[in-house]
Amino acid sequence: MVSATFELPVENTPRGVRLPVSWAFDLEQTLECGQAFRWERQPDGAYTGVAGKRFCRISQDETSIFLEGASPDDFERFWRGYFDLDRDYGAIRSALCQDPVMEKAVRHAPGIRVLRQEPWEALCSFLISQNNNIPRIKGIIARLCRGWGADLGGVYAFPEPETLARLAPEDLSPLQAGYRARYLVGAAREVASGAVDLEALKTLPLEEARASLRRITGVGPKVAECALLYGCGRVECFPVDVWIARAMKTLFPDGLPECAKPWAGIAQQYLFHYMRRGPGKTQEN
DNA sequence: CGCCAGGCTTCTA
DNA sequence: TAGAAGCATGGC
Repeated sequence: MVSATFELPVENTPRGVRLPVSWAFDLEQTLECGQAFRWERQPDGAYTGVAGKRFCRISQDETSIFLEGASPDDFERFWRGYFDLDRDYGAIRSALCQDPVMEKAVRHAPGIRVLRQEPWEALCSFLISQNNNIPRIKGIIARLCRGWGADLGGVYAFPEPETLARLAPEDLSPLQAGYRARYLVGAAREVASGAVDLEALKTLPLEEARASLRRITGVGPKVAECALLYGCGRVECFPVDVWIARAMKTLFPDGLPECAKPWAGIAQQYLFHYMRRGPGKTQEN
């Protein structure tokens, strides 16, 4: 087993925090690979968005990634974890590339990182994602934040579970989320009441964590796996959607290679991108 | 217009 | 217990 942690050097400046990018980290690949839905590409190529109740503008050039407006405190308390910067993606990529098919997928977007999002936002995002397309998922989430999230000064936090728990599903009709609205309210009530402890899912044995999430109506195997992977840092979780099902049938009929299993969720992200945007695919979304 | 979308619940045999 | 229908809505 490869060691997959290391110390990332960062440079604090008065205007924000700068990260060297000799390590695998491509902003566009990471923020537009379908794992997070609140980052918007600006005309100059930078990304703006809100995570963890913090607004940030992030840009990348040849040598660095710059988190504009992030204080050293913000960085240490949130962004370092959000971008999973203490995980050695170089080592993980090397491990994945022991399999020639995985190598092809990795090579296609080697700068993807799996974000460590907040569990509640990840759970809601992927409840909304079911039988849905990415542009519409983004729209629904934007309306959800604008309508029920805290005003951070023209941008909006993701709504608290307590806020949504007080609503009736019909109150969410402006979301145009369809049948998913009642899933959101139901999930909010389970979380707000303490029946589902999202923080505990980070350390609970996986099967117990899955079972806990699936108490929530609308959470099946795929959404549970997404909440655990993207929201709880459980990188061994492996969400299977239509694209990954296709990938498994065509690329790995005998199952995922052993070298990918400790980081199945990260492998999954490379495969998801590869299947959607890979060779032979036309542009979509 | 018809098919599909980072699926799940519910109904049916 | 497996398989199919129904689901809200809109992107393409």
